[in-house]
Amino acid sequence: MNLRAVKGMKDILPDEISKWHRLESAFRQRVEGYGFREARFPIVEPTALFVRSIGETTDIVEKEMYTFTDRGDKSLTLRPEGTASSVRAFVQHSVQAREPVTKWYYVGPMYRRERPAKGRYRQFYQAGIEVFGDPGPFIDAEVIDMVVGVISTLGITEVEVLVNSIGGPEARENYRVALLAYLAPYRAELCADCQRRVDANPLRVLDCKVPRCAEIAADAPSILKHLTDDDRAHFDGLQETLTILGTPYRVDGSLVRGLDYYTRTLFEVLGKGEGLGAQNALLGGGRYDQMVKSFGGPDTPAIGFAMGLERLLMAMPESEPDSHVDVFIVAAQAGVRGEATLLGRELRDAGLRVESDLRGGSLKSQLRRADKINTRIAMILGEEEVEEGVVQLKDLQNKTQDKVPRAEAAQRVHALLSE
RNA sequence: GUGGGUGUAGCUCAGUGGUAGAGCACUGGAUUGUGGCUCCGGGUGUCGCGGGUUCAAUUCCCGUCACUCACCCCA
Repeated sequence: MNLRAVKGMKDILPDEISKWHRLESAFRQRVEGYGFREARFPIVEPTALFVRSIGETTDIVEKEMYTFTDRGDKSLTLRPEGTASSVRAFVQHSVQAREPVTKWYYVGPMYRRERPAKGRYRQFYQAGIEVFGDPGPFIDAEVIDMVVGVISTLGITEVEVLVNSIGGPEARENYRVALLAYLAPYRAELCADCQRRVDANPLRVLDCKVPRCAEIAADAPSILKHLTDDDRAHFDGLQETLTILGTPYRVDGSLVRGLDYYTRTLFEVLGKGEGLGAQNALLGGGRYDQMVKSFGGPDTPAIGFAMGLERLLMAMPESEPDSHVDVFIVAAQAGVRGEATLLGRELRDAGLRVESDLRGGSLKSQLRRADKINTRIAMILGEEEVEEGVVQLKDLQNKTQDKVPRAEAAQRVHALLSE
């Protein structure tokens, strides 16, 4: 077999899917509880959308995008994240004109051409939310508290919530100047990447993991000291609200994030459990108050986050094995297979999930099959049962068997399942 | 992009310079229409690909590709 899935892209087979469903429905249920509504955006967008929003000098844009030229001359890109599309759609449809605050969520695949690693794929799934029109800081705290809720619903307990503020444009400019002044004498000691970053985007030096860079960064002036009064009040408000909510968090002044569009609030949730490896950033997000305006929309503050589904999956505890069907129909003789097929339809019409082996085979092998897939109920139909208008209702879990009128079969199963 | 590890049955893996095994899974049976446990039986592989050494390579060497882990980056 030389036709394989493309590097970094994975098939998700039915055996794994229930965990995905559990994750996605927990997310949907939680965020819908806060008034978020789902939106779906194209996977392909104009390349310029990402270059302008994520930032020209970011790694994502510089070397990780799946960009191609459409028939003709348009440069298109497989979306590497969801926020840019959300903002584009928000502006394109003038959503601000119909409601003062917009709360959207999305779930879907994203694409980044990175070297695959544990928990990092080239097609990966994100679930995220965006709030447009609320400047915070209460909404910021509520969003952070909401993600903590999502995560704990999934049974993930070992996490740490990091928050930071990088201020608005004014604070960032002031800070950039101060940071450059601080870094200047160390310039030669920084790693090659950081030497480049100093010119392109000095904030990202703070995020460097190279030991010497990290040492230098540790003593760098904090951006928190350069916040404007408004920025400061915003950040204080966020923290006070988190305290009221009882959401544990830690302020981390080195939290910068790799996307250029953020302003003020930044946050990240780190998984601390075993098995995550280096890909322990479960989710990240922040405020991007300038982006809507820069896309030609009205001046609209916004905040959002995205979580990496594969990583959440790794951090989630294993689920109980359960069956994908409620009833397995067994035909005792080849001659009643037609009747068994009809019985299946009757039960499905009554709302049950029913499977059978229409190829036939011995009674024993059919029951083995029922057991194998963890079905709770086996329903045996043979010549005698057809004649009497009954079925043998076998509870494979409690090892009991009853002869029940066929017309009551579905109702009896429902009763058993809801016990 | 850099470095390491691994490639043998559907899966997890053992093994040998003379073309290969286990467990699981799948499947048949242990008397007439009853699962899980047990017992008996069955099929399955271009031993990743290419080249080299050799009488002979799945086993040794080189290359290559794939997968994987770490760094990096991020979700």
